[in-house]
Amino acid sequence: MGVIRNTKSVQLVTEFFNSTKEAIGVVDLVEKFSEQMNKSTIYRILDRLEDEGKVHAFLGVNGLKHYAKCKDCSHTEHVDVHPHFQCTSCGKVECVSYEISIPKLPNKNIAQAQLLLTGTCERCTS
Amino acid sequence: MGVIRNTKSVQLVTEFFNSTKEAIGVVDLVEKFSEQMNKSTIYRILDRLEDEGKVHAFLGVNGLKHYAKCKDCSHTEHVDVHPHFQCTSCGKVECVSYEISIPKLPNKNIAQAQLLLTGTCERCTS
DNA sequence: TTTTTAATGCAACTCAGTTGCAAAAATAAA
DNA sequence: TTTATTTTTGCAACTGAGTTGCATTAAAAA
Repeated sequence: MGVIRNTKSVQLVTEFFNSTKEAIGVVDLVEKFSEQMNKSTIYRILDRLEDEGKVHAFLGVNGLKHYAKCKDCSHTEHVDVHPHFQCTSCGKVECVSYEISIPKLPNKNIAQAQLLLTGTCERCTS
Repeated sequence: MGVIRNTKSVQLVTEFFNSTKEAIGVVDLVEKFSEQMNKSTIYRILDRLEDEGKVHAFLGVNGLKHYAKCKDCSHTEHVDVHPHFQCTSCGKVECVSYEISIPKLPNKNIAQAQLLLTGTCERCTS
């Protein structure tokens, strides 16, 4: 497993994630960088960044893949235990700093919990 | 909005959901009934049953649509506040009877919470 | 500067889910 | 029951997210 190469495309994507705390859907990212790089390239870069723990992935309400770099990321290995919030009005998606309490289920071994909260964000809640 | 018609296909799908407490992915359901009915028919029947509150829908770990009929269903209007569990070993998916505690977020209005638990089920946890 | 290895672009593909439309089956009306 | 009305179905074609093989290009190592 070689080190991730510092290509122009990798720099662009990395810079983007450093510039925002919000999460972004891959589709939007592909659109955003459509002039700069290929769709496949984005998917592959995101895979690599996730492997490295630089960003973390999760699914939005529609089942679309989203990525974000939050302060939990790059704690050596990212364990995704925080919820995500998606605004049904403006579409904004973000990580929520809140530790999920994982319910104990008899005779089951729960390894992971994914909590997705939907509603209206501060801007859209008038 | 007319009443849902009692066709052969609707009966089959309904009977299936009455026969199990487990959830099932649409893809699996399409496969299961591939001899009896068309893919589109299944998708449309599930839409209707969901509208009627007879079953409820949610997304599995892979983002694939799943349906289940649990005791919460058909309480007039189904509010999906219970978590779902997906076994990473045998693939079984089921509803979990456990009320999610929805975190309050400052200035946000949270309308819904979707919690997906993954791990190993009683049978696969040796 | 050359060699090695990883990353990219592209086009073609997979697979879940959707849609338009004509034909068939339910229900309602007569 | 028979006819008229409305919903449902099958089919085939489509959409859109995500993947893949492969030749070319660009990084990093030698």
